[in-house]
Amino acid sequence: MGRREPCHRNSNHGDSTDSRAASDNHCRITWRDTLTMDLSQVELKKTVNLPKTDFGMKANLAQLEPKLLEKWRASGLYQKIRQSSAGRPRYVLHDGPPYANGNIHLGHVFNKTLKDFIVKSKTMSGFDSPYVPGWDCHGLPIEIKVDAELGSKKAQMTPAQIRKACRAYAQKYVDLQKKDFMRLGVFGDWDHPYLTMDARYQSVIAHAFVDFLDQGYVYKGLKPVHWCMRCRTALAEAEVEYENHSSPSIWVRFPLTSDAGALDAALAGRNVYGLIWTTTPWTIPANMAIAYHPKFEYSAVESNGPGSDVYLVATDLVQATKETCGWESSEELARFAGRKLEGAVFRHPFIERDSGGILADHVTLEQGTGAVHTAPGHGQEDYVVGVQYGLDVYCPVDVDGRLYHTENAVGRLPETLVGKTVWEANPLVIELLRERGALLAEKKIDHSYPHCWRCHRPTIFRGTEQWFIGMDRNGLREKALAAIRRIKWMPAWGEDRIYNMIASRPDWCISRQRMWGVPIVVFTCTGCNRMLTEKALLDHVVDQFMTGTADVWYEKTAKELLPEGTSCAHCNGAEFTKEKDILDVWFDSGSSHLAVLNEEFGLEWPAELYLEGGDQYRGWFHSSLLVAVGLKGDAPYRECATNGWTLDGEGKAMSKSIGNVVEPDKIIKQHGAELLRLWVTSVEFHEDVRISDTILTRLTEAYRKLRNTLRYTLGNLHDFDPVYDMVPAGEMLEIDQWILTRAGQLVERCRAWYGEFAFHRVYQALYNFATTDLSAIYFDVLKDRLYTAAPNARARRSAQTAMYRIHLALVRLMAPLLTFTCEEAWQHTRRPAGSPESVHLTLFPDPEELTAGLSAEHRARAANWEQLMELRETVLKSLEVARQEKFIGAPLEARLVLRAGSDVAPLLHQYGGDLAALFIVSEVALESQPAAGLSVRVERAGGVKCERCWKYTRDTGANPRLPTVCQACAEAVVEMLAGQTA
RNA sequence: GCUACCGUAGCUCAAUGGUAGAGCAGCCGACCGAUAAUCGGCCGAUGAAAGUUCGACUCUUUCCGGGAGCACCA
Repeated sequence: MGRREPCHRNSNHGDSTDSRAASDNHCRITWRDTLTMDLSQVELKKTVNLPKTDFGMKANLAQLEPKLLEKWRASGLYQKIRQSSAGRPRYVLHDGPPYANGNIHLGHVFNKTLKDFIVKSKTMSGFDSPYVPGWDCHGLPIEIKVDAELGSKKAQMTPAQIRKACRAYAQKYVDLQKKDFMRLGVFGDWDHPYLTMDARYQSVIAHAFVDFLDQGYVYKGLKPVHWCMRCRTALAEAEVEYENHSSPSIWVRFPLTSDAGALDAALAGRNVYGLIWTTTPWTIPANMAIAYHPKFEYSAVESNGPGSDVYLVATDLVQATKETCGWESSEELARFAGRKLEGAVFRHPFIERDSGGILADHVTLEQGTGAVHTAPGHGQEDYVVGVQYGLDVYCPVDVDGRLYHTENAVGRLPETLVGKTVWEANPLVIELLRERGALLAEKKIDHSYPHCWRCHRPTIFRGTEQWFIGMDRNGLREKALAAIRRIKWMPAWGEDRIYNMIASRPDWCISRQRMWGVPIVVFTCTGCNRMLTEKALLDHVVDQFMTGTADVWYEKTAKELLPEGTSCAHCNGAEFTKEKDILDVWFDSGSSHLAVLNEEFGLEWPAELYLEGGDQYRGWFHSSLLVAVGLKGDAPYRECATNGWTLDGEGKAMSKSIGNVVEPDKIIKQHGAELLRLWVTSVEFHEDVRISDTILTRLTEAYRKLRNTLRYTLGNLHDFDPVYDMVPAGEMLEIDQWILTRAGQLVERCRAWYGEFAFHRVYQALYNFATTDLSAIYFDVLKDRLYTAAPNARARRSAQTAMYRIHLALVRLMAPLLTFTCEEAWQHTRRPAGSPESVHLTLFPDPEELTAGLSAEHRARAANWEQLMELRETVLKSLEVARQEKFIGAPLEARLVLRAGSDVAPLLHQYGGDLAALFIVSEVALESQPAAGLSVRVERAGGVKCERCWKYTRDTGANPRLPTVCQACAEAVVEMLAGQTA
């Protein structure tokens, strides 16, 4: 490393700040001048090497970020990252598709930013980590919105036209959301995202269904749904509005036909009845069971004195029932837990059918008798418990809400009811019950009841045919549970959560009576009413989706869709009808691993990681798992992580009605996306997280600190060229070696935390390092050396070398988090030759980069400095006392006299020469007289204050040509002036 | 109602069952060569109550508060 010519050599390291201006001030002075000139005329202030950089203190992120985004786009940065990562080990985070409806909210920001942290940190850890974003485009919410937009026009439109309108609507929001996601600085293949409505994706979905069907998972069954008999349609939960409604409520008795003595000896030989209460008399014909709560207590009571009829009523409701039914007495003959009634047999009051005693947890004691009339064809809970007990989903009500004789019914519907609507049937049923002596009481009741959102008529629950995937077919449930055990869940409780869900969930109802989605590809033979389910035929149809989208199902006839000459295997008929239902949207998004983790996207199955909000245990994690286990035999992800909910500052959920919604757009406009990223960085993301003005203010300050840290290193490196100025680590000052070992530890810890996705720990560590290790200690101590030593002095170059290493490490270590700021800093950094144009093309620093060149002995000496730092705290406290007493102002006004015990005295003596600098005082004296621990005496510094370095020295004025300056400064100034012309 | 989750200082985070630590904020001060910066000092907490234990932020139970999913109002 030779002598150089700072004035004339140009930097060839990119567009980094130059730098030479501070020196330029002196370029006009010649060497000859320094020998003769009156040095007292030199402006001393200009001989101080202050930091200098174009990297602004103010970020102006709102303006800067769009510029960087455009630069990245124009330079094809994402593609460059792909190229430079090619061949490295793969790490694929598969994106869960947000729903293409509405603007993005903070929850989206949270999730997408976390994904970006993972992808970027994996990339910088040496993985090839592509990111293909996607959107969920089908489904009811979009269809409803489009319905509303179309209004009355919809009636004249074909299904294919309506679907086109839905597609346009979804595309609009895909584009909108895409813009917002990109604005966050999330890197990904935004030009080629996956959409569930893509022709190719739709064909994957339909093929997946056909495969499920072909492998025997799928069956058609009955399930009660909300039904509007005026609109003659099933309604989704979102299409139901609850309004007040007046219903007849009735108390009905069912004679016990099984052995009463088995319940309790006291009941042997008595006339015992089950007693139910209902507000829907028309469902009595469909009664299949009476449900009791297993844990409630039930009483068998005599209603009218000794020897009269006995009723089984929940003990807590005996009194109320007695009053309602007008009983004269309620003598309790026996009392037992509800679980004893399981298996009891009752007789339907007017149909030739038994009604069994069953147990159900949904039974309550709020109203009625504690015994619930159970009609699986007419109620959700009745259905669920009915499935458990193997009850028929009996629904003798047609699409118009009229009762009719169904096939294979047990017991015959009374003819008086047949053909009547359920509302007409209510009084008739009541009359029938009264005739049979089964009606004990009747009362009007006003309650909230589901109504159709369109016609506002009351709806009913009606058992309808739906398509299901059987959880216990082919061992689907068992295989899914086994797969769950093999996945790494983060946090760990996720495993139990989804395990319990899968273990207890009912069969998957995959059909929807809707238009905007992927059709269930099945045909029915009009001749014999049998279904056409042959895989080869259905595949032929689905293949047409690949080019024409699933719209072809609606645009073509069955004949056009099916291969020519297709005929029914049973009746040889050639006429078929198309299935009308579409698939559940969860089946669509649950198939994303099939549609995306393939050659088309350059990805492999399965993914390494899924990361979504906790709601997705019931959603995408769940459906993806079932589709994958069903068709591929294993889970589509090896690891599964959850992020929490975003709440307001009080920990309350955000809602429009409360008005506590925090809009990401507003924050971005005000503070920049970087601040949102920093917020995501700062919190423990597995838990619910808060955001508020207080939090944003804190983060703004933290951001400034981190930014200023980079600014300060850049500013002090303005005249440092690593090629010429680097000091070998082994020759550096010990405190410089110390900070490098600290930085090395920081890098090591942060990299481990990145590996665990513990971004908040990275943040805390970085922030603490910046505030404490650097700003409060190292930089503060360094100022004297950096500012007052001659620019090329060995001690100053030593400090700059440490700063340079640290700067290069920090800017890369933070790049996944502060994506914009680090890129900006990278452009201002005098980078090593051959380093990439973008910080996002670099790898994380290695701890060894910080400490390279330090021997074990050097590192051991760094430990001495840890001790010295502890002593420094004690010293600072003493200085503070002196300051409070107005004895000193600036610490340089002080002279310290230290006395120490035998534990630290050797250390103090060893580093005696470094202590004044470390404590930033003018002089430190050590007294040999021992003291307990460390005793600090603060005195006024002796000597005269040097105008340049502000230290009090005894040699100030020693150089007559520079009378206001200490000897060291005088030498530095002369060297500087001389250096300009060498 | 059911299932799992969360609760440490004003804020964000730490603490193998073993003395509850940071940073920021706040308050007081210093500096005026990182200046819409920088430095120092001080103040401050385990949601509540029982229990297990020599010892509990940590384990158990109950309660309170918060959020999530599911189900439901016959």
